[in-house]
This record gives sequence, C-alpha cells and structure tokens, in this order.
Amino acid sequence: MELDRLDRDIIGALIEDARATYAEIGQRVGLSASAVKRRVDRLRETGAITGFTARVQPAALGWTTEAYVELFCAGKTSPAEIGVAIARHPEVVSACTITGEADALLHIRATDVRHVERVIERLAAEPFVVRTKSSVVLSRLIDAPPALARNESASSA
Amino acid sequence: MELDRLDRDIIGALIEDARATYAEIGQRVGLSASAVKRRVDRLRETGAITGFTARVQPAALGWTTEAYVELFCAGKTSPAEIGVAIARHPEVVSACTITGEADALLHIRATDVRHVERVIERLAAEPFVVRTKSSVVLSRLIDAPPALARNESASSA
DNA sequence: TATGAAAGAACCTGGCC
DNA sequence: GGCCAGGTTCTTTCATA
Repeated sequence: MELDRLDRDIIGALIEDARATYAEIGQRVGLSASAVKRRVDRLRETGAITGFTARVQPAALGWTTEAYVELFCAGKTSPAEIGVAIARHPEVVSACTITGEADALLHIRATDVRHVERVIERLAAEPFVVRTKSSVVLSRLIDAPPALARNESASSA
Repeated sequence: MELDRLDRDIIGALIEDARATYAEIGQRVGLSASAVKRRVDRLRETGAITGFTARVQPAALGWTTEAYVELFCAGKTSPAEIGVAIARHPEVVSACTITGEADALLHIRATDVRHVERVIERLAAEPFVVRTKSSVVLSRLIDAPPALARNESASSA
C-alpha cells in the first residue's frame, strides 16, 4: 500500500505521542480532525500502524540489567523452531536470526546480573543450542522511539 | 519510587493499548476512571511512564532491512562521545556500550542492503572507530511490546 | 493520602456535502 | 477532505474514608 506525505506525518506525530488528539495531529499536518481519524483508521486497517503502546523506563519496573546473547545452533535448526523455543523465555524482548557466525541474536532484560546468568543458562539448555556468547549492556546510548518518520533525510544521506 | 500492584496493572494495560480509555483501564484493574487518571498522571510525572508511542510496521514505511553493528573504538573513547556521534546517524534506532570484545552495539534500520552498507561506511568513518563487525538480520523472531508487566513470572522462573 | 461521584469542557465518531 | 451534531471521554472539583 502507498503512503503519502500526510500519512507519514501523521505516523510521525503518533510515534511522538500516541495519545495526541486528532485535532492536535490535524493542526500539525494541516488536516481536519475527522480527516486525520479517517487516515489513522485506514493506517491501522492496512497494518502500517499495528497498535499504540506506553513507553516505560524499564528500571522503574525493576528491569535494571540487559544483555545481548548470540545463539549458535545445531546443524539444521529452523528459525521457526528457535522462535517458538525462545518465546517461552519472558526475558527475551527481541530476537532475530542473523548473518555471520552466530545463528540468532537475542536481546534480554533482567532484574540483575544474576538473573541474566540464569536466563543464559536456561537458553543454553535448549536442545538445539550448541553454544552461546553474551554481552552485558554497560550503558544505553540510544533507545529511539522508532523515528521512522524521517525516511527522506535517511535515504538522501 | 514505589509501584504497587495497581500501578503495574495500569502500566500493563497501557503497554497493550496506549489509547485505552481510563474507564476501560479502570474496569480491568478495579478502579474508577478518575483514580486511574490520577495514577497515570503520577506515573508520568515520576518518569515510570515516559510517553506513548505508535507501534509501526517498519516495512510499511520502507525500512525493509535491519542490521546489528559492533563498534571497536580507539583506546580512550568515552561512551558519551560515541553516543553523540552516532546520534547523528538517523538509521541507528538503538545503541549501547557492552562488555566483551566490541565497545558498542548498534541496531540500524535501512531501506535495503545497499543502504545498510552506506550506513556502515559512514559509521566506520567516525574518527574514533577502529573497526566494525556487522550482522544483517535475516528474520525477526520476536519484537515484544516491552512486556514488562510480568515481573513476577520472570523473576520466579 | 487515595478514592468514587458528578459536571462542564473537550474530544470522538459517523453522516452528509 | 471539511463541516456538523450527538454520544463519549477527559478533567477538575468535591465529599468521603
């Protein structure tokens, strides 16, 4: 589906503040409130916008430690198999298969370093996992609210 | 600051749907709409909730490729220095310093593999960057809306 | 200190042009 | 896409425990 300038601007506004009123968004992009609502409804129907979520300071909820874990898997392990298995570990907040030596890269959040250790042990115990290699996060530099609205500036750079 | 059961439930509801009405949230957590609003206001003031954002399908906006880039930096490069420098690259959606061989791990989103290549070149051109090592994402397995509401289940595992 | 109820203002939503 | 009207939600105030 095709997104025009207005759609991108509306998405940008909603990424910045998902609870902004249609009138506020409309003022910003140059549209009436009802026109904005119609577009937002359409963007949700087509799947461009998948939902709205609160941005939370993980530390405030007790998740003070994060780590990245590389998974080295047995010969013919499928991505689907990995996905199903790691979905059972609630500490895994993000995961993907990647090119390079490792097969998958996992991002985990835990309450402390000991907790990280337990999670890695649990992951390593998965039958298809041959080896893991992990890095604990020292300090977070960037955690962007997906700034996907600056498509032009990015591709013209 | 201290968060009780109700605060966690409210945050959980807002993570699932940031545009839920206070009445809806109240029904779910067992509180009146006005009580929910007061708590949400307080959670925002104290910084537990940092904002509300739209969840977007990056591909719908043209960001079809993502990669992770490890940065190996010159002797005494400070995290702050790295942070300032990479913030100038809009394709970097997340970044942190880490333990292990590399100094920093960056998550980047781009329009295609060629774009990834250009971003890596630009990053490698930063004066403090000695070497980079990158992995292109093959398939995303998990991209959790920070499921930070299941604190108990996680720490009791 | 925190809650529920209530009222006016603001906002959403759908129909119509 | 804009305008409008009826219904809903927000926000503040007040009384209460």
